[in-house]
Amino acid sequence: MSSATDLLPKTYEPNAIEQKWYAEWLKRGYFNSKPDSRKAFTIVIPPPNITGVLHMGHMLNNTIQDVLVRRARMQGYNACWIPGTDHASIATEAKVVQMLNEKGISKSHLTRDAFLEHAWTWKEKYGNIILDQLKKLGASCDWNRTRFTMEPDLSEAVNDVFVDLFKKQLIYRGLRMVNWDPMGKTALSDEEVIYKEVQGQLYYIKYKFCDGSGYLSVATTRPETLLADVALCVNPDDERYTACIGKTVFIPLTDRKIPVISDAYVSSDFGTGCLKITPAHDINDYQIGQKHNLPGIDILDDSGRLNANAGISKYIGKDRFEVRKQIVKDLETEHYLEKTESYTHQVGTSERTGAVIEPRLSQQWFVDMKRFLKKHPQVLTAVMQDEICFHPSKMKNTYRYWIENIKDWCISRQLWWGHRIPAWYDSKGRFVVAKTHEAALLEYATQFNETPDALTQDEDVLDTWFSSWLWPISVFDGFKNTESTKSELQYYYPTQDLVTAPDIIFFWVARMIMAGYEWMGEKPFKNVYFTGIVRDKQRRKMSKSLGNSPDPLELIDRYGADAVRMGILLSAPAGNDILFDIGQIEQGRNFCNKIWNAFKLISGFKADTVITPEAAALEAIDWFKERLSQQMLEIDNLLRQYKISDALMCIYKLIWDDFCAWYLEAIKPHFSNGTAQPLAQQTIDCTHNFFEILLTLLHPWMPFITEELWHMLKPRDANQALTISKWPIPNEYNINTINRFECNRSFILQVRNLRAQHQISPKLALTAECDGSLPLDLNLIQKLGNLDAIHRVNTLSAGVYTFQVETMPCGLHLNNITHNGFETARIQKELEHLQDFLQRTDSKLKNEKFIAHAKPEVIELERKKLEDATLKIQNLNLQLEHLKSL
RNA sequence: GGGAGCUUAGCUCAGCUGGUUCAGAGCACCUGCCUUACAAGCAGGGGGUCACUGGUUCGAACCCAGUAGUUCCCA
Repeated sequence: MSSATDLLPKTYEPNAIEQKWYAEWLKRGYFNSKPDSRKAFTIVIPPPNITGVLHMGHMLNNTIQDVLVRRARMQGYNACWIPGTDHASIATEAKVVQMLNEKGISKSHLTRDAFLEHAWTWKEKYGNIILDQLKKLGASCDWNRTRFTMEPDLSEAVNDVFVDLFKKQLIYRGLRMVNWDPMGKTALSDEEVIYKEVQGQLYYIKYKFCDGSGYLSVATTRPETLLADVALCVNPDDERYTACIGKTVFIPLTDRKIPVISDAYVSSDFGTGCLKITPAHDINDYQIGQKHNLPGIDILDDSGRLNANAGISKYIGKDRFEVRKQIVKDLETEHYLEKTESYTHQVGTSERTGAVIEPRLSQQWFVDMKRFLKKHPQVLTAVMQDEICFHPSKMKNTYRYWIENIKDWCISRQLWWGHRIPAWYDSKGRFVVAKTHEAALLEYATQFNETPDALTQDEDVLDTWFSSWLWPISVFDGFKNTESTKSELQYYYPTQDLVTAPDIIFFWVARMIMAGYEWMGEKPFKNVYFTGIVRDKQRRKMSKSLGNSPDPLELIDRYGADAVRMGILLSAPAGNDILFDIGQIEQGRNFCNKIWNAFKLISGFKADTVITPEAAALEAIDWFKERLSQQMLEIDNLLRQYKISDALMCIYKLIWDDFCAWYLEAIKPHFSNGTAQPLAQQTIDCTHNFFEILLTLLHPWMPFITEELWHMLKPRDANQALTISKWPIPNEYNINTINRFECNRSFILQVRNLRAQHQISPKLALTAECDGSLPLDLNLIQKLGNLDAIHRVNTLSAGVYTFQVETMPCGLHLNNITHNGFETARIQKELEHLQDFLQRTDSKLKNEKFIAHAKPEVIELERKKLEDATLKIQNLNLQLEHLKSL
């Protein structure tokens, strides 16, 4: 072994190497993109929240993006991966409020501007942490293009878009029942409500008739809302209640009277068949209320506490859940509670704060989605017809269902952190929509033909997704319409791939598609790759509260970024959940180590420029050349189908099995007197060449170790790097060479097997025989099987242990070793199988219908099966004969 | 309550329009090895009524129907 090799550590040590190469790549600007004559390959990052820290989901998602981008870059595309962050209204505001509380500052004591100042300070301090973490992963983003959804240019785009949509009558303001988050004190869109199963109680409450003629029993899960009741309602066809319709009842605990009405909406078989109507606090009740001209009584304030409308002073100011307990107790003591049943039902909660959502009637801004989609039918058709390709395609169903049942999008949020809605109100409540205060004054003058006393801006901000949906356009300043932005946009848009988690398909993916068609008249991306959700081994979602999520940076520190990337990708086919297993990261690390050691071996080769390669090496080189081409085609093929983990597995096996276990073993130098013999220069050159191609193929997945070894393999110019090298193009390959090697492999495996069974050391050289006609690389077999000779014969010698390669008999001299019975049992088992197989094939061929219906090539194949099985059976019987004679 | 998907080895998954020589991979497992790159390794090995039931077909893991379990989406 050379001294150079001795200097290399026994295992791969990633940390310093990763830092070195990432810094180098950045320094050389390899990830930066400017429009040029090449074709663009663009990915916009799903902007992580500025509140976020890197978790396993980000790791997965961004590794996939990096693989796609790095490969595209190597294929010669002008690859551009645009990073950035999202301002995340609710999450960030909550975080800042919390931070202020810890300092003893209450949001309610701050002016809007003062609060925003705190928020910006917070953003400057923490907002880029997650992007820095992505660098540790090796993400090849163009960091010069980093954007933030709330920076001035992108905010202006949001403003423009709002004004534009309003003018097009695709945005309206209205009093609607919305999902109210009492903790975040804001409205939410339907998509932000998560339904959770809750084990609750169904309370049966008595409403006494005002005329004293008994009572009606009503079942409810929310007894506190009875204070907001305006009617009871029964199904008109429900004979039990026909007599009650038109009567009045008292609301329990109060002296307020409400009518009993009827409506077909009420189902007779739920609860008692009698429903309490609370229009201010339930969407269905609201609709019935509208229909029957009933008033709505809102008894909750914005934080979910009962207000003065509740009427009973001891409840006022208390939280709804506290009141629920209290009112149940009171109903019970006053004998209004008939019974309670336990009842499992779904309760809406806030995606961000987790608070139980209260339906609440309020003035909000909406995007008219039905109208929007009517204008852009491509939003659905492009996906259904694979103009925008979903991976996996089963996500198309989910998408279609959402589009076909679209609801208007509530876009206003009662928060301060975010894009303030560009609507302006006069003192009478009339409003205009305009980009700035000045524009609003002008607009007001034209619309109302007068000067307003004062024009104040809407207090609310827009839903965060109202800026994210513009992302693939706004990152290129696409709404600015200057010459330079137009040319950028034309070059990079539509983007190539979008990689995202499936849970934001509606929030984000669908809406980006809508925005793309509205403002660009074109789809925003060609492919959408939905990753799985990273779970622990018990299939639980990774979450902070469960504490089951490993810290990705710690993993990178311990195992190296390449190992982590490989580990997380290995079992991550599109759309399948990833069950995180540290064992897979270890597998990634082991693989790095394997490659490292392969390099160690190669780098230790001593060259002899005079000798020609040994025969076994030539045979191995011939084979590996073809095998490499074959697998390169396969990798390209898999990637074309976005089978990113399958492609990785393909390279893994190509390197570990084909290259290390077979090729390197076949060309490896012999030893004499404790020193390795030199190899022919040609063998070394071929090996270097193969290894370099393998590194290149692996680079998108494991960029660091491959870059390092690529440079160690031979001297390179300073401006060369694997990162910017060409993706290798496979040649046509010769399948015969590959099949021939399969015969070699089969021969060797069976020799090794016989050795193992008879406990013969691999060091002891044996003699073998094979049929004269078998196409085999005897030198290679001899080396890898440790055989001193292989004789080609017509008939096997007496006393050899026999085996078959394909249908050809072969034999191995085991000298004086007696057979231990294993053989007979194994052969007999195989015979049984084959005889059974033969019979089935035979009866198939004797079936007239099969002959009549099956394609000729299928019949031909069956004939061949029959023939081969017959031959093999003959050979096996011969083997048995042989064994008997031993 | 409505809809969609899934069910193949101990685990995670491939298996394209039904017919590639008893159904494949990785990991895990078992046996033997510290064999001059690698014990984070090497060599060898075992393991599956393709959820169940019925149907279509010469032929079904694959198509159809039903059943069960499971996951997701929507209300």
